[in-house]
Amino acid sequence: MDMRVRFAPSPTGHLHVGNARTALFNWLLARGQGGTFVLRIEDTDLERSTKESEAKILEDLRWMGLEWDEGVDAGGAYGPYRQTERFDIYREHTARLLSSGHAYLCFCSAETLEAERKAQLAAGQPPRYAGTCRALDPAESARRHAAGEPAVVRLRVPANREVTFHDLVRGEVRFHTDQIGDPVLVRSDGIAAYNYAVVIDDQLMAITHVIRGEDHISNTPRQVLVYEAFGWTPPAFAHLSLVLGPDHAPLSKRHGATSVAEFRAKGYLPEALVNYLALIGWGTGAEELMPAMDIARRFRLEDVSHSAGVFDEDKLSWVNRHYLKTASPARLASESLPFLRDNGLVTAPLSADGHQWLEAVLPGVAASIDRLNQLPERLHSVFHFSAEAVLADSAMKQELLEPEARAVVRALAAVLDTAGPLTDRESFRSAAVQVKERTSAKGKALFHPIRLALTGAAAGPELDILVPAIDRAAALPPDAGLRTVVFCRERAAQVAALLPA
RNA sequence: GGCCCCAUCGUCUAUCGGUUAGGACGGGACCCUUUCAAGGUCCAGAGAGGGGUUCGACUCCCCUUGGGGCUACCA
Repeated sequence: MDMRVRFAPSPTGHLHVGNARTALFNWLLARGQGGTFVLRIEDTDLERSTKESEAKILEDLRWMGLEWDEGVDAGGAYGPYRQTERFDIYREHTARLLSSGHAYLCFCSAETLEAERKAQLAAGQPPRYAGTCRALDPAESARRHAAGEPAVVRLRVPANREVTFHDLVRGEVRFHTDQIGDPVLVRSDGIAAYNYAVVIDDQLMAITHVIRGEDHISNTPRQVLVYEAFGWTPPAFAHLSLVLGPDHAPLSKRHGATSVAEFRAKGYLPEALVNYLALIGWGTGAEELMPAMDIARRFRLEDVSHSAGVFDEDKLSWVNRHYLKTASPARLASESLPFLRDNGLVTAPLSADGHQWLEAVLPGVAASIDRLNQLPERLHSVFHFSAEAVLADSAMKQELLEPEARAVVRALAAVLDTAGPLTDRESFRSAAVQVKERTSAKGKALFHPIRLALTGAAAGPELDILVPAIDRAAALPPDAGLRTVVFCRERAAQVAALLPA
């Protein structure tokens, strides 16, 4: 039988990286084994579920490249794929369970249940449903319910039995039914509860492997019991360890970014996030940087770590740098655009010339940043320059006031004026050589600090890249879409003009 | 409290009874570079504790400790 896996998020917020990793592992398995990846929306919590969240989750999954073969938005033969659209299905199944006696109606109020729980806790007993309504006559129960008395449907959990299931990452896991109180299958509002709906959905959607977070491990025996009540064979299970913050507490907002959307907004490339997420709990022991499809080919559930993993943003940055360095210029330009726009460095629309300029500059700069949101700062000196500001820096001013320095600046201004646009490293170097030929030995030594002054950056992209980038940008037509950039030669002239003769 | 899961460098991991316990991120040093990075070379850094099993345990078993999860008419 073909492998069918699923990712079943609740649309109650953004896609968390922990859940994204669960989705990824499902996707990896499906892609690696030629299986089918199903996306189901678990929106039975009417209070918290929203269409907006659902749309965002779908968007985040698509951004990561985790395309699903079947499910919401994609269709398929096992729909509908939203639980709120499957209420009729659940109702039919509930009738079956009720008539077979595997489930029963419970009329206990929330208040009495709460009181019971408190009493049990106070007595040092494990809090569990006492089974008050277990022995009610089904016909009588049905009549009461029909008369309008609110009730929930509970699963009749067999007493004194062992429930075991095989976990693909952990091996045999066993629970005793004495530990499990009869779980609510259908709430009093008639809506199927999680532990019930998942089972019916996974069964009807022919899911062969349920891969989900470790937090579901204790729910699994309840679900296995539901499978049994229906006479179904449970699928294979695999419970993934959780993703933790640096303090080993489950990753949460106080650790900083936790959602896929936030990492995207910070300028991490999707392939970097995907590659990194796969590295939490899985690895080859050697190579770590590889595209998702290569991971899929090597991925095996048996190799997945049993223990929780700490999310390490430093390592994510390293992975991201790698993909930034290997991205094509065109890709870099299109990925960078939103960040440049946010800072007003680029004003829509960007012309072909502007695009070309970005593609020429970005590869050099991208090699020295961790994330795209660092780009504006890194490029700051290309877009902004003030001769006054340079001279306001006392250390810088002192150097520029050296007699030889003035000669260098003027020589530079002169050379740049006649050199034509500097388009690359080489054209800049030849200009530099010309300047040095015109100055003294002392002047040569001062050339470097002067370059720093002109680019306005002690730290920044490599100067040989930066200077031509500035110069070249000046040659762009005004409609290029890039915010004003000052000529490198203009800068030299401006500084020279401000220097006393 | 009860039940369940987990335990190798700070972090992610390799090892599937016999290794100087390997790699990666991060850290440090040096090299390269007339700048920041990047890159290269090198260094420091780990089997939670205690019992077993075995000729031999990081590896298998038990206990302790520690972390996490579940114990809802939330998923």
